[in-house]
Amino acid sequence: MPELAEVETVRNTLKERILNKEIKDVNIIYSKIIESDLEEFKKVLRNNKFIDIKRKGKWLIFELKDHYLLSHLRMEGKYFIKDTKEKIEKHEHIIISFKDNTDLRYHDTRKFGRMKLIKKEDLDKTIEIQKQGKEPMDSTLSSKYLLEKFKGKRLPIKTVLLDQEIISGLGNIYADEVLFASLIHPLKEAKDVTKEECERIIKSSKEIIEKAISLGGTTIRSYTSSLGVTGHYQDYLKVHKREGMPCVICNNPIKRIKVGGRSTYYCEHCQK
DNA sequence: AGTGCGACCCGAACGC
DNA sequence: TGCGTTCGGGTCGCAC
Repeated sequence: MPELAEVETVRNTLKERILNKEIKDVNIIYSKIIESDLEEFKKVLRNNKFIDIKRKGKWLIFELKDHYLLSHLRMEGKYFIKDTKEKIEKHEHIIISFKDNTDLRYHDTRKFGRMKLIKKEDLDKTIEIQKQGKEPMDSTLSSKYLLEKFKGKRLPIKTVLLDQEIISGLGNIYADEVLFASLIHPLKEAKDVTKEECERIIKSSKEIIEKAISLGGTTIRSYTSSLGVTGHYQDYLKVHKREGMPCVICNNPIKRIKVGGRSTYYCEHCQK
């Protein structure tokens, strides 16, 4: 489940492995991942190279000479680096081969991920990028900003935290963890969230995301030619996937409910 | 505009 | 070697 922290880890890892290597060819095995014209996609990538990798929210932005390749991993997208001669595994959908006989392989069990090629000058007007809200570690993320965005919203705060146009990068796991750390009930309507609660949301999202990034970082060394990137932050979860287990604060059992169709874990005693 | 929900996918977990 | 059903996770598109 790549959320912002895992995407950041992927970015850092790939930057060390694929920058400035010339691309020989592209093999598209499952084409629905790619939202651009397939021939154009191959043509642009061939004889090109990745100069840098940036990130906006959960979007990876591979910088080419005159284009950006946008890549969203959705739930299960992963990148592998392998020798070109290695057998193509099930779920490897896009293979980008470099001239040094290594591949960057996009692997996605559920085929939900997306890639899209855009011209550099179009980046700021690309809707997927443009509509990303402020990231947790953005120093301009303020309670004033959140109160403005929450105003009039009757949706549960949990649902609103998943809205990438408000805070960019939180997923279902972190949203639960942030609400627990902030002592806020997931079903509280966004319009009723106070300034003090916004401050707590900001503080805990920063702490949780930063810790998750540092934990993702610790697993980089396991990212070899045959392994994907997996973070270790799941060892530190306090509510998510802990239904029935004791709350780390009060020992009452963690509850699980559905909010906006999503599994949501919380402590009914600590989160009012 | 704000809100709700199915669709997209497929392996794992679950129920019987 | 059990088999059919449900679930999950991020985002989009459509209906109201």
